[in-house]
Amino acid sequence: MAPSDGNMREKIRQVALESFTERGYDGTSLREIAEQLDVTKAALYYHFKSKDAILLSLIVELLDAMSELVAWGREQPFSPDFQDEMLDRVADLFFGDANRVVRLIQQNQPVLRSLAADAANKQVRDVGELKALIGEVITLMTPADCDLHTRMRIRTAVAAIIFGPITGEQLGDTLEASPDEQKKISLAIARELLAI
Amino acid sequence: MAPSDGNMREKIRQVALESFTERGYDGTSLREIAEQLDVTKAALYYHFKSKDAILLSLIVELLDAMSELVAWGREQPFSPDFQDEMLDRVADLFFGDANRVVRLIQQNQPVLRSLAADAANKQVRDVGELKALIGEVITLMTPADCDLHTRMRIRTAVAAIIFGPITGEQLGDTLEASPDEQKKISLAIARELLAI
DNA sequence: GTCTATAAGTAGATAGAC
DNA sequence: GTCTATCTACTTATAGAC
Repeated sequence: MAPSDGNMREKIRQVALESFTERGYDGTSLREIAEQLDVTKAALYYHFKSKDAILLSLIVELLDAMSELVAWGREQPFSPDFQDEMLDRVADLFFGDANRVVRLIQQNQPVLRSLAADAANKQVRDVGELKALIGEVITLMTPADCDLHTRMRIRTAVAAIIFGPITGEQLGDTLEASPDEQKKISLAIARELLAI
Repeated sequence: MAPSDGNMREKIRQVALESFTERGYDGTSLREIAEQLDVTKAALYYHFKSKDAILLSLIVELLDAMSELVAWGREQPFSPDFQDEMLDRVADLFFGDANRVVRLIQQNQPVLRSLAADAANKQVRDVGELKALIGEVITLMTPADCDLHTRMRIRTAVAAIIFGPITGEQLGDTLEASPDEQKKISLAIARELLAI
């Protein structure tokens, strides 16, 4: 095989993301990934030191974006405008490329749990961190003194944005609407929830 | 080992549900299940003809409950009261035992897809049917002539009920509330969405 | 950077004794 | 109903040639 043009690592990432969400992490063998790229299994090991490392590299991307978002949020004073702006940023993220990673995470939680377990020993980014980051986004969006009902409304609003892009397929209802339309309406509904 | 007391099949189901959601379907070997029950792998094969069959039997339970719900819904005339009643029934189901099966399904979609693929050949219940059933519940709850925004509000409301019991753990926010309280408030929020 | 070859392990499933 | 023993078919991962 001719040497790759230098972005084999990225190609592997993309094929892996596709395969992992399609047939699952466990259900995808490195052989399959290699075949799709017309290389051998062993070649993959040149670019990633293990199968786990491929999965991890996909998730770290989202982890980094969320870390940045939270860092920004921490420096903003709470206000309705802040809620709005935060919601917008979350939507930009999760209606973008990140939604495929969300699917990946949702569909492979057991694997990720075991990955997180030994991440602690290896000084790798903890995959479970994402949950904490989302939790903090919700906390940041929640006013100091508010009742349980209001807090759950905020949670529902954020969930609608984060899981919105993939609930359609999970719920089996058929909405004839472009992704952009869906994003706009999801945001509108989330705001309605915050405004009640 | 002494002969089981006659409900070994059910014991296997329960241990499997626990293990499948904890470590995933692929991540759970029949050996592990057998060990937890203090029997050997081979013994499982007396009760289930394959590993798939165990998984399937767990899901069919929810499938049956949903089929019943849809059958009931089809015979009701549409009205706001019907929406309310349907929401209640969905909540009873998904805040009950079914939520563990939802987790199971959500966390093992790739496996289920391949299971569904050959279900057609074997005259087994199609696992993907669940999506269609939920889709129909949403359709039944949706008035004849209504705009996209309203339809997405209804979808969001139903999603909040179905995924409500498990979004807490997925979103990493910490709500100090009993399951019963959460159910009540989730239903209230879903109704707020329908009432907008 | 990619290859062949193979190690070393584990999985699901079956046969047949008890 | 449960056991022991075994088969077949993978898997991830490594070693070393090119």
